[in-house]
Amino acid sequence: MPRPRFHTLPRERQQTILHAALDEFSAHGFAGASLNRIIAEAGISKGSIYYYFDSKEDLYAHLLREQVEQLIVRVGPFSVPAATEPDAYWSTIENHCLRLVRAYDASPQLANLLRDWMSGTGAPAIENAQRDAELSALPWMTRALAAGQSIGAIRTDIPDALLLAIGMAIGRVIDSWVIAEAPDPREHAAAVHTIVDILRRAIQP
Amino acid sequence: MPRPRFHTLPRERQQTILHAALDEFSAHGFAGASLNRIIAEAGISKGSIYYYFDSKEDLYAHLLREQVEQLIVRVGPFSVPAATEPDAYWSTIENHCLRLVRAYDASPQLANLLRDWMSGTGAPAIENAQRDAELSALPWMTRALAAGQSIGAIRTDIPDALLLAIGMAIGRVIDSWVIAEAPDPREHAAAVHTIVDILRRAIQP
Amino acid sequence: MPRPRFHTLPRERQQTILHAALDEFSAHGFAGASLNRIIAEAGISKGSIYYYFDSKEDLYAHLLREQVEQLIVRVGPFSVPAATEPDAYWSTIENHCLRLVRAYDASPQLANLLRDWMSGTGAPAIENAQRDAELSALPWMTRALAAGQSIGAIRTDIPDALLLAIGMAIGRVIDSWVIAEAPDPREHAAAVHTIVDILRRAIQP
Amino acid sequence: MPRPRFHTLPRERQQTILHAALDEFSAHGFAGASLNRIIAEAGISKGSIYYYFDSKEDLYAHLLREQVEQLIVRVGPFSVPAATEPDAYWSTIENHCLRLVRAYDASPQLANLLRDWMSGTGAPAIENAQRDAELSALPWMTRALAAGQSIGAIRTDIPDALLLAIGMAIGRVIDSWVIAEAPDPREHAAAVHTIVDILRRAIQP
DNA sequence: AATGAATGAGAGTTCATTCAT
DNA sequence: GATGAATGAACTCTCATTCAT
Repeated sequence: MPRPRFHTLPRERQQTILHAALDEFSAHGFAGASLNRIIAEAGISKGSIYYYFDSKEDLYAHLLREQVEQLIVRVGPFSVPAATEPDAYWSTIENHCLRLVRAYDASPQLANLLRDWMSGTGAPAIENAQRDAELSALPWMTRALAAGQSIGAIRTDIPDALLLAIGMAIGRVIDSWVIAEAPDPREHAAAVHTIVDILRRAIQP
Repeated sequence: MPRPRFHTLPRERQQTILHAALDEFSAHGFAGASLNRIIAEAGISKGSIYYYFDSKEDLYAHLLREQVEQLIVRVGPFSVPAATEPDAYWSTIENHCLRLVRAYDASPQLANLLRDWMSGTGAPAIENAQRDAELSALPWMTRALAAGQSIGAIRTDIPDALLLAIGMAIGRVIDSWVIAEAPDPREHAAAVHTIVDILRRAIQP
Repeated sequence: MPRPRFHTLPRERQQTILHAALDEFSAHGFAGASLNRIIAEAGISKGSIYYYFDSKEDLYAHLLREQVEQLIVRVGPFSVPAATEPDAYWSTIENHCLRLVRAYDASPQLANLLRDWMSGTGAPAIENAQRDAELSALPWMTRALAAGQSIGAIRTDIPDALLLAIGMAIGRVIDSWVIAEAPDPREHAAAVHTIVDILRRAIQP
Repeated sequence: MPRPRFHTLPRERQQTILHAALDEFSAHGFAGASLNRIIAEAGISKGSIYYYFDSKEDLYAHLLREQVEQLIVRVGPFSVPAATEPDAYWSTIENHCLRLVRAYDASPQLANLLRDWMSGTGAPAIENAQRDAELSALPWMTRALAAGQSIGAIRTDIPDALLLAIGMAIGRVIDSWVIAEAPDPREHAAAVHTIVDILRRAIQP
């Protein structure tokens, strides 16, 4: 966790630092990243980064949390559609996925960061950070899942954890495949539609 | 590629080295791995590892290739069942997935290694190694996919690349979820059955 | 070029480091020199030398430049004597050569360094450093040459480059032979006189 | 000194090895040269080089001696011209210098090797080799010098050692300047003539 | 006579971290 | 509050050399 001092910085300064860190961590992964390069790009002193963060790991953990939060904000809150029937539900899901794709498309670094994070090969000390970030993303998915089940859009005969895992896996397919195979943003909608339809077949009752 | 000398070593010695490398790379990823630790664990000298391999990257690449190959061998060759109808096909797939799970279960390091491999955040220098390993794994999946389509077990209206991506994503769910949630090997079969059924719903015609 | 930090060090510390580097480079040449030995003799840490200089090459280049500059300072600025006739000119030259001899005599390492520098068998990477140092020494010689020609003390019918080459060659004879054959400083003057007279015969009109 | 075994090799094999060594030593100097690269280029085994030579230094020393000998052979024996007057003498000298230039021109590596050798920054252990090589070149020059003096072509009022030093210095000018500034072999003769004339002025009575 | 496997020492370089100012 | 000088450990990699075969 960053020391409280960090949050008292002008927001601009914070962003400069986090942006440099995002660039570096997403490009080289946690282990391959260099604090030296981060501070060089951010234009701050060696001492400063240690004045704001306990360690490299701490910086990474904070960056991760912050990026996941931002992503969730960008994707928007999940709201059960007024129409309480499956078609409308899946339409909402599709909409969220499309926003997700656009967020990833706008910041490939974020996608890299998350992929590195999920590889799980980091120092044991950052696992806590990883779990934290994961937990902050889960509630949103959990709520979406419960809503889908309550209106009969999603099957209820298999464990939630499995449904979530599948949801996240397909989510990763969305960001990797859609962006790789349909780089033109105008094709995003169609590609997402296809994949969400697949997801729907997979986990509808 | 390892120098030919490596292959002339007693098989035991080769295994000792590769085992040490697998431990290290799977625990820390490519960037975080330390050659010093590898040679210490393998009980060989600093010069030796460079006598067998050109570089850290070379060692990693060879390890990756070798592990993927072994995995494929362990999972077994894909053969279209005599009965050429979907149920038999999916049964075969399920069978392969179960073997996959058991292979992963037997060597969690392998799972870590492959996850690091797929995170893709490594130095640009190891991308060749990654691509190579990927290519050695793809044919197997491609053949399985084509067979499924030819007997009407898999839909043909969406691109192969997408089907493969989904197949691999579900595959990852199998190794992460099954092992996490059903650590008792006796439950593996049931869990795999559930997930393969989900996969079937997702991509059958 | 050394990082600016180096120049903010106490002059004494700078000298300690450069002295150690001079010892090492002059004794073993660029390729044979060991940074480990340099830092050991200078009594600084391994990290420090890289905090001050970009690389071994950078340290060598800076040392070379600095030594050449110091040498030029010690030899003194070249000034055309008031009396604009050859005898006075050659007398001035002789005077400079004598100072050169004394500088070399005071620091044999400098002579070694310069000899290694001129051998030019270094890695292609240090050629820039060598060229730089050369350029910083040339203007002095060029000015001296032009002055000699303008008052008729030096022939003008052969290319300047050749005259300079001969001048430098004789210069090297001065430092190697005078020091080797006339180690007693009191004999320096006579020896230099002899050699400058030879040089005069060689390149006067 | 190479072990006697080396000389029992087929001359061709000897040449292959020495040629590879010449390439490497002339390109990187003694300290920077790599035995590994030498044996790789020569296509011999690691053990062989140590079967023929005691050490890296031993190989270097032998190469040096051999090259100097070859050079002297190529330049040809010094013979006092029948006509015993200065013009004929200097003409002979000029002729030898021209042959020297051509030898250097034919093998720039030789020039590099000798320059590295003369830099004197090698390990103390190779100094003996250096001295040996120097001694094997000296007799030739000494004889030439004595001949010149006996017929009044060279002054006798300064020490022989100094005359020799100047001769060698001018010799170096010949190989460095002539080759650098007059790369066209057809210009060699004129350039050499100019420089030998300068030498003549410098050391004739 | 000849090989090449094997090695430890050491190379240059980068690292995350500390701490006096 | 913020800096940047300083460091030692660790890094990947190359070296000349030895020796069993």
